[in-house]
Amino acid sequence: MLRPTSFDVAERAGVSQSTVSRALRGSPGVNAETRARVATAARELGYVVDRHASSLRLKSSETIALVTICRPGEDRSAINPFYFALLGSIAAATSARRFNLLVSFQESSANFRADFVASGLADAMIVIGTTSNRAAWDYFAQAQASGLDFVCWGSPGSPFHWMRSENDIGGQLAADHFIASGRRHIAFIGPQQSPQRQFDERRDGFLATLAAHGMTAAVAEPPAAADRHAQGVAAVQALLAAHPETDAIFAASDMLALGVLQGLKDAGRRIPEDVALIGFDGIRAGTLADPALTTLEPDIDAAGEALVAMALEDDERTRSGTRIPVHLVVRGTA
Amino acid sequence: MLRPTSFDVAERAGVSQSTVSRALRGSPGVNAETRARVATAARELGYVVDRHASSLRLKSSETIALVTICRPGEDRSAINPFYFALLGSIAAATSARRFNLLVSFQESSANFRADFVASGLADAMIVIGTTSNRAAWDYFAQAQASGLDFVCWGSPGSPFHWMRSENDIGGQLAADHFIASGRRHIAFIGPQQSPQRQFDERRDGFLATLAAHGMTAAVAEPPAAADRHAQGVAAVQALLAAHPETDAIFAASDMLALGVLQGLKDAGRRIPEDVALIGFDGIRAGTLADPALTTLEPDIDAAGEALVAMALEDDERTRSGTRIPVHLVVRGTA
DNA sequence: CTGAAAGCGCTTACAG
DNA sequence: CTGAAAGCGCTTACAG
Repeated sequence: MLRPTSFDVAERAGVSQSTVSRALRGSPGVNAETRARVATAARELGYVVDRHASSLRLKSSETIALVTICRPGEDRSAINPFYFALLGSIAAATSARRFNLLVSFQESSANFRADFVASGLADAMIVIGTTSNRAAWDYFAQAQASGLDFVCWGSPGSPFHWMRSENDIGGQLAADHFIASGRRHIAFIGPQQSPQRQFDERRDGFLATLAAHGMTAAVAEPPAAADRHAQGVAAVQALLAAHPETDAIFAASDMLALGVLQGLKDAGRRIPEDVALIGFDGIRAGTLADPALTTLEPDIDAAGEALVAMALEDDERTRSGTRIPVHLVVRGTA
Repeated sequence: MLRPTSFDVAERAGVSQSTVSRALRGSPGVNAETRARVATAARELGYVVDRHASSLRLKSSETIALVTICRPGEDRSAINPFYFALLGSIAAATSARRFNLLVSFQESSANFRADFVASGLADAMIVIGTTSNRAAWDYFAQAQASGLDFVCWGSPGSPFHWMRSENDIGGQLAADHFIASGRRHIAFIGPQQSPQRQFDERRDGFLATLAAHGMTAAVAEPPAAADRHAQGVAAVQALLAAHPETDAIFAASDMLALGVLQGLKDAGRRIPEDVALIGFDGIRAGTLADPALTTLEPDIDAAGEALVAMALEDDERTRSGTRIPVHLVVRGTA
């Protein structure tokens, strides 16, 4: 018998099929001895409940769908590791609830897809990934307009249910750290026109704290480039040309910061002696840099847990505006 | 109406429910006009086929389950990025077939699970991840012994259906590169007792090529440490103590190589002037290192595609022993 | 070319 | 506490 059903278990245990179902689900009001008999029969037959039949009946699949938006044409290994880390923590939060996780990487209309909940495949959907793929976010905005609900990381512009880091506090911590270590020629490098509001928040928290100390900062927009790392390399070149006295840089993300680090070395600056550098995200590659990158690290575990809880609405949290705490991890660059 | 069914579409299109199903599935022998009417009705209602009902009927879920084995207690962001890249390429191969991908990170008996196919949730299962988690691979070996089938990356010891890189060729390319660049005091750093046969294959291809040129290499086993990076740092310290003349190192994986790179810098060696270094895996972090890591890069896209094809047995490939091509990517360290 | 009906394998309200 | 039966929403063999 290739795949035993609950009827097979019933026959072997000498009970009805409905009793098998109740016993295996742990329904109350099943005789302990009957329950044990059923359990034994099920084990002996290698019986596993058919999830399609079960989900069809229960109208719930105990599954979360996670969509990760990529840059068009982007190599899978080039995806920002921050999103992989987030994927991992979402998987952990999902698994803790004994839910399944369906993942989908989407980059163009060739594979845009938002019907996971509509098809019953998932109970809720989470969307993460680059904000730079406008077409993708437009697609999901449209899907939302047609009544589809989901939760996302960041802030791709539309009135999605979102969750973000405490970006302003991160900016503030970066500024405090630079000020305390005596830096005086400070700069911020980050996208200025990005739909990713998180970058603005980091910048604004940073600038506001500097202003409170009577200081200002040069603000540099990275030029267009293949990826954030390349943007960082190019941005710091332009920055040093315009402001050679720069002695501290806060970069809006770690990948950008890693590019900035490379650009600073190329320009012959010593880090952190000549220029201090702080990134944002806490990606693993930062710990491997030389010197290791000082960064603002969001609590990724908390983010995964909160995203899943929010998607499932299984607690009383509001469905939008949740903030994930960040803390400054001081390593070699600042 | 919260979730329209095929009966609702049928009513609106003025046909029977069976015709709706046939029209939407593209079954032959449906009048073109009828088909169009059904399509319109479905669109207007926002109808999406219920995958549970469909899968239950078809006895196929068009889903692949991907299990990634982690180190117990390992932080999600500490997972070797090679496996995330592999996950990404498996997702791409899955999506190209219009299949779904269910992912699961497993680390201890608290969340070991192999019933994805038995429960009907997936049509096939792929297992990747660290070979260092013996308990996990034992669990899957046991599952296989009970008749469960799957395909895995690497070589966790048991007679699984596996796929690996062309490790011997990689080792050979590394040796050729060192010899051609005039290195004479060559070493290999990698686990010697690992169930991961891939490490042995890399070493053996490397040593055999050196031997063919009348050369030998010091072979260093990394000491136990928190992760591969830490192992690399520690291993190179010991190696330099025993063989201070070392001028070239082949490390069994990139994470190990990145640790070796750090250890070499700590020891004051210039790279590549004093010591040349080659890794294996082609992870992104290698490109961010300073100098950028020279490495053997497996064709990850081919690996994802081949794993999915193998899992689905949808081509004539043998179910075991497939090799993925690797090529030498020369960057800064060698 | 289309419809009525059976059946995929469950869960649970209803009877006993 | 347990069983017989309905029904979740599809797909397709069978009739027409």
